[in-house]
Amino acid sequence: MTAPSDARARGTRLPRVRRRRQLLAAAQEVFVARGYHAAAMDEIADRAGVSKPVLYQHFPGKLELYLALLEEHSEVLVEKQREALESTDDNRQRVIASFRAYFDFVAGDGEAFRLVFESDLRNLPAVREKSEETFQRCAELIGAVIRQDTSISDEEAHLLSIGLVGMAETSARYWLNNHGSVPKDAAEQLVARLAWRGISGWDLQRAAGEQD
Amino acid sequence: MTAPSDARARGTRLPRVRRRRQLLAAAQEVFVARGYHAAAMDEIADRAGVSKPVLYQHFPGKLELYLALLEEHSEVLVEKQREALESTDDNRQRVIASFRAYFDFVAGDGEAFRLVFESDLRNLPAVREKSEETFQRCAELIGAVIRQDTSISDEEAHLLSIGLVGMAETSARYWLNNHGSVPKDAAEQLVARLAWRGISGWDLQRAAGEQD
DNA sequence: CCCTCATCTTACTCCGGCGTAGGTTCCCCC
DNA sequence: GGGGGAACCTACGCCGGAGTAAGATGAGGG
Repeated sequence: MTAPSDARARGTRLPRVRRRRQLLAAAQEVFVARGYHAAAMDEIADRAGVSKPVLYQHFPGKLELYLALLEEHSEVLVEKQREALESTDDNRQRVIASFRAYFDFVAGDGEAFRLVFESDLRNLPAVREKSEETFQRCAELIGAVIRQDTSISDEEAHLLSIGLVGMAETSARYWLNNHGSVPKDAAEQLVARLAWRGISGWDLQRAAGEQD
Repeated sequence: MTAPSDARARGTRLPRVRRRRQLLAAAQEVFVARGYHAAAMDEIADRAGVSKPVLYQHFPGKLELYLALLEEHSEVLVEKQREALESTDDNRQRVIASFRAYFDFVAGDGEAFRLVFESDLRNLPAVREKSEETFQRCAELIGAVIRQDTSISDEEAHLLSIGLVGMAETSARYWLNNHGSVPKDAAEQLVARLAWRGISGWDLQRAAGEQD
């Protein structure tokens, strides 16, 4: 499926930085396809058309290689999220843009989102912290918007943001796994509407007595 | 933390079924604390106050042991969810009960929820399928209720359900990791309100022209 | 009292996979 | 054109952990 990049002629020499980039790409493919534990350094080297020691001349170990990728893609997600929220002043549009950002992230870059959302190494503190930090940063961006327009407490706003981010992540992943059943635009809009209905006018309802 | 069950006197013999139950309990503790990969069969046996071959007289291998636990707790979650939705005919109360079920599940039984929600073995097809099946079954229960009261299409209702389940799971997990910041009741109610606002009266809005 | 069978133990084998020692080839610059 | 250094290779050490033989122990029936 999707012709695996360049298992190059196993004979071409490359300048250091170029090789490093290629190794990262190869590692991403393997980590995404197999997960951390089932990924073998041999396979990563093979896929890059190179032998194992070369890999170790660029990265001190398997873990560091993995962390480099995790770091990179976590940053991408947060950045996409920030851009989405800064793209407009209309909160309804913000919600839509925010969800689109999640769907874009999940749809993009060789399924790299699996490193961030589905890592099989979350039991390692370093990885757990990075994952949670990414999650929290996304939630915090959204929480700031919520707080801006409601009188809700900080902690409650944060919990709501967490829920919304979870909804975005989950529905985006589900949508990807079931491509074809719903087009991307429609899925984004649908879930965004659910979220927007949920938060818009929060204060008004509360003041009115918390009914229906 | 919470005195680790019974690392028994390592000398007491037990009838077969009793031993089996105890082994499952020990395995759960270790799998939950360490994840599948970092969990050692030696440690599981130790924790049960028994030697490794005994473990293999009850379960053919590490994987089967793990699957037995996964299966068991997946079933618990779905059952809790079903009960919650059957507990009332008022949809607003249904939403609240449904979220409470998630929070209860996450709060209960030695954090066994980590096996279902945070397995580090999802790259194995058998595990992936079980996890997704559980998720889908929860979503389907909710989807049925949504379809009952709206004219929304089946596929769209399902996607919304997925989003809601993701929100429940995510917020429940977050709440557990940050105990003390918000009491359980308040957290449940808050997130449930978000969800209820999101879905209630969906058709009315749609008919009115999809504004705000 | 002793035989039998189920329960349990010690002490291994085996294998996959990370990481490395030591030697080789090719390019570039003087 | 040859010396030097960077890029690369083959081949191995080694360790953790799953799973397994082969023997010890204790409880109940004859």
